[in-house]
Amino acid sequence: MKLLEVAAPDFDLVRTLDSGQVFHWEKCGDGFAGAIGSSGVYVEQQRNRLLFSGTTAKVIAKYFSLDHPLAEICRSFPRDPAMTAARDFCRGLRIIRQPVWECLATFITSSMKQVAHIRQISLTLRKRFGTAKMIYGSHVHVFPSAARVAQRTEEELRECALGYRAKNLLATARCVASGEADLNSWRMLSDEELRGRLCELPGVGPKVANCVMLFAYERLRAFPIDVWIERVLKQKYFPRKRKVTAAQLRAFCETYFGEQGGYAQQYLFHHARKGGAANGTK
DNA sequence: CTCCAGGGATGAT
DNA sequence: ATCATCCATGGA
Repeated sequence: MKLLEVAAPDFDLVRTLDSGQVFHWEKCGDGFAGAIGSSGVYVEQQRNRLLFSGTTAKVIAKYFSLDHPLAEICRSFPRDPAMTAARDFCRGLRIIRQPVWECLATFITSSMKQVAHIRQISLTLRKRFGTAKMIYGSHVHVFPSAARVAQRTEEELRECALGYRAKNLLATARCVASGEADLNSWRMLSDEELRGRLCELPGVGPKVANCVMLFAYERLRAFPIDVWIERVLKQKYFPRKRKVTAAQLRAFCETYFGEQGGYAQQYLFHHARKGGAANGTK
């Protein structure tokens, strides 16, 4: 099979796909097999370009946000030791543009789960309910649509190891499938309005809403605070302080990290998770 | 075995 | 507004 190519300067595919923002790409030969929307896709990196099949260069460039001015974004980060170390560690990591529904659904299943298990849940949902596509010699399953998930029962979803999250995923799928929640029309809302709408969905609170805003709605200011980021913030930005409330952390992140706060957050997250050695206790 | 994970909903201060 | 508890499951 012949691969197409697209220029991808200042990009690191492995780092981007391993940073806990997307959960369905599997290593395959020299690259990865996965899906973008309803297309099965294979993609690998060779220096400053991507070789791919299954879709168009335009779709690849948009999905991986190759248009983001990464150097400029990194220059906007605050100058402090923690941020500088994260920036050096995460060179080429980009915040991608995921289809909204699959991003929303996946993060509903992410609550109190490790990345490895979120990936496992995604795989099970796709294998059971998603359409199979043949790509580059192996087959991948695309993420099932909201309508497809909405047809299932809570019991069937629980059989995918979802636990208590099954009820929330099903309820949200039914909201989306019925049109009660029109995810696409929400693109025109302000950040605050969008966050409000997302938080009305079952199983979606501030953290998941911010993830969906950042990874699917291109709101690069959204700053998800999970257990890892909370540790980093308390340790690096509020050392020697006994009580730091959630509200204090939120206020600090909004003002301190600025317009590209979501990128800063993702770099701090990935560095904390994969950086090794510096993972502080408590 | 224990501890913890990219949290949210609910009910009590 | 903040805090406690419960919720399933599996990796480390």
